[in-house]
Amino acid sequence: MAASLSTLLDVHFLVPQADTKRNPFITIRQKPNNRRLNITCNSSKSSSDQSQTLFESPNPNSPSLSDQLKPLSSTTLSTTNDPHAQLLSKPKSIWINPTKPRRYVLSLQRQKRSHFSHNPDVRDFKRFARKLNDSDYSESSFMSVLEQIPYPVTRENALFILNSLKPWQKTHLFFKWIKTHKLFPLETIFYNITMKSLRFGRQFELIEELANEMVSNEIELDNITYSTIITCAKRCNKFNKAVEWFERMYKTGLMPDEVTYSAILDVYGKLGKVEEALTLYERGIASGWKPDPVTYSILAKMFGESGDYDGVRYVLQEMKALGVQPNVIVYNTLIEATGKAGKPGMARSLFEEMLDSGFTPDEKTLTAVVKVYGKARWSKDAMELWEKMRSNKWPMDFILYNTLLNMCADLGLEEEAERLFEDMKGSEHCRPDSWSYTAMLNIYGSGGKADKAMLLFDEMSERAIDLNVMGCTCLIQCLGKAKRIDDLVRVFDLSVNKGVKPDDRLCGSLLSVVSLCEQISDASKVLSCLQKANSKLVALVKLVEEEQTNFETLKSEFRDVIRNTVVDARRPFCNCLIDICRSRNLHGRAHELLYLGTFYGLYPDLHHRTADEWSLDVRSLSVGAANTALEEWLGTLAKFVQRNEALPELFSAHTGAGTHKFSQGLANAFASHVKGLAAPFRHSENRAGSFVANREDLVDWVQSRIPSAVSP
DNA sequence: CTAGGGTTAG
Repeated sequence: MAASLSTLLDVHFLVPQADTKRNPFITIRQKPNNRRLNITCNSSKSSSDQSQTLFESPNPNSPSLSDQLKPLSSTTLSTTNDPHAQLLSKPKSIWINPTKPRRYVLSLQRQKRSHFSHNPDVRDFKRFARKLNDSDYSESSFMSVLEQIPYPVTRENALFILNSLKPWQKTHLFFKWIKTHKLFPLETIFYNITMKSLRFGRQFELIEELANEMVSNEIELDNITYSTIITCAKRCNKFNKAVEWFERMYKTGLMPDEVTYSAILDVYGKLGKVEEALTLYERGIASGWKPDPVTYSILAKMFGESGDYDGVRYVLQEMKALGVQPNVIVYNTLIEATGKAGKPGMARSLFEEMLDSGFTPDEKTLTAVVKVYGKARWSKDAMELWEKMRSNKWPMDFILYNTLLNMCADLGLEEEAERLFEDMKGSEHCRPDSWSYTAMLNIYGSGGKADKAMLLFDEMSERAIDLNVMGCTCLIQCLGKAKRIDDLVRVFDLSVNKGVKPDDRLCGSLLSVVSLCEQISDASKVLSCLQKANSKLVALVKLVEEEQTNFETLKSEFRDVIRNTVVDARRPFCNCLIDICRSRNLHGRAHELLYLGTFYGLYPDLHHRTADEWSLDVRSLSVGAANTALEEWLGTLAKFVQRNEALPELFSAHTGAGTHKFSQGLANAFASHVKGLAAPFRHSENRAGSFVANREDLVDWVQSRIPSAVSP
C-alpha cells in the first residue's frame, strides 16, 4: 500500500498541485494541525501522535514534501489531451485563477444514467422474475425454470430480470444465460447490474473476473463499473485492490466523477490514511469540485475513527466555506465523531443545531447522542433526551434501547434502566436480547442486587436467551460480592455447559471473588471453577499462597501467566493476586507482587514527581494493591527523610473522586488505611479524589515512627 | 439493492 500515495501523486493524477498561495479560496482554510507538514505513508495514528513525526527524516518510500509540492508539468498530460479540457474555460469561478491552466483530478459532471424504459409486457416478466427468485437454489432447477422465460426477451426485459434477481448466484446464472444465448450485445449496463448483485454477496473475485472480461472484450468500463468494483473491494477489505482499480481507471484515461472519487476517498479513510484522503480531497477542490454531503460524511467518519477533533472542525469549516448543508447522515457522523474525539459539548450543540434546522433525528442520531452523554456522565442531559424521545415519538430501535441501557449501567441509573427494560418487553420490535440482559446484569452486578440478577438469569433460560460471556462475568461478580458461592458455581457450570467460553475477564472476575472469600471452603469452590477455565492461573494462586515459594519461582510463573493474558486483564489479575495476599495476611508477598506488576509494566503511571510535588496515583488499583502501594511509597519516603534528601513541598495520593455511583470504595478504604497508619494525609479541599500531606507533617510523622520501619 | 459513493452497540 505504501506505493499508492506516491503513484497517485506523481503519476496517475497527472496534474499540477493546487496552487494554494494564489488560490484565495483555499488559503483561507487551514488544514487541521498543519497536516501539510507531516505527511506520512501509514498515517493510522491520531493527529497528536503524528506531530511526533514532524521533525523526523522523511520515509525514503514516501515522496518528500518538496517532491509533492513541485509542479508535475513535466509528467502530466498536456492540456489539450485532457478529455475534460472544456472545463478549463469554466467561467469566472472565484477560486480559479484564469491565467493559470488547471488540471482536473475528477470530472465535475456526474456520469448520466440511461434509464431503460418499461415495456407493456413487463407484468409477465415481473411474474417470471418472482418465479425465478422463488425457484430452488440449485443451478439445474434455476435453469429449468429459466426455460419458461416469456417472449420476446428484449434488452429491456433482460435488464429488468437481471435487476430483480437475488441472491447473487441467480443474477450470475442469468447473466451467463444471456451471454450464451447471444440475444443482443452485452453492454456495460449488463455488467454493472450483475456486479452490483455480486457485491451484495461480497464476491470480489467474480466481479474482478467480469471486469477483466470487459477489458478483453473491449466493453467500456464506466464510472459506475469502477465505483462498484471499488466499493466491493472495500467491503471485502481488499483495500489494495480498490486502489489498484482506481489507478487503472486513470491509466485508461477515464476521469472519476464525484461518486467514484468519494468511494476512493472512503477507502483511504477506512485505511486510516488521513493525509492521502485529504490530499485527494484538496485536489478535488482545486479542480473546482463542490463536494456533496456524502463526501463530508466520509471525511467526518475518518476523523471520528481517529478521535481527531481538529479534523472534525476542519470538516465543519469546509462545509461552511463551500456552502454545503449537512443532512441527517452528516449530522449523525459528526456527532459520533465529536463524541469519539471527547468533545461532548460540541456534539450536543451539533445535535441542537440539527434540531433547530428542522431535522428529525433518527435511531442512529439518538444512539450517537446517548453514547456521548453516557461517556460524559451527563445523566441530566441523558434523561432529558429520553423524555424528549418519548414525547416527540422519535424512532427507537433495539440498538438505541441497548445503548440507553448501557448508558444507565455506566451511570448507575438502576430505576431508569428497569423502566427501559420493561418498555422493551412491551414493545413489538425491540424485545430484550442477550445484550439487553447483559446491560441489566451489569447494573445489578455493580449495585450488588444479587436477587434481581438471579431473577434475570432464570428469566433468560425461560425465554431461551443465551447468556454471553460478559453477562456471565457480571453475574459472577455480583454473586461473589453477595457471597452466594453455591449459586455462583451453579451459574458458572451452567454457562460453560451452554457454550460460554470463559475469557480472561471472566477469569479475572472469578479471581476477584477468590480474594473476597473469607472461608477457605468457598475459595476452593471458586478456584475449582477457575481451574476449568485457566489452570495456570490457579497454579499461580497456589504458589502465591505458599509461604515457601521463592521469589524467582514466583517471578517466572507470574511472567508466564501475564504473558498469556490479554492486555486488558493483566492489571486486574495482578490486583486480585495482591488482594488475595492481603486477605491472607501475606503482606510481604503482596509487596513482591506489586513489584512484579510494576516491573512488567502493569502500573505505568503509579508515580509522578515534580520539583514541588510527588504523587501516587492508585486509581487503577484494587483496594489491597492501593494500600500496598501506599505502604511502599511511605517506606521510600521514610528512607528519603532518614537520608536527609531533598523533598518537595507537597505529597499527594489520588484515589479518584468516584464519579461512578458504585465506585466510592477505593477512597473510603484508602482513607481508613491512612488513618490506621496515622499518616498525615487529608482529603484535598480543592482536588476531589486526592489526599494531600505537606512536607513538614510527613517528616514529623516519619520521625515519630523511627526506628521502627514504616514498611517491610 | 430498480446500473455507482456515506451513519448505529460492551
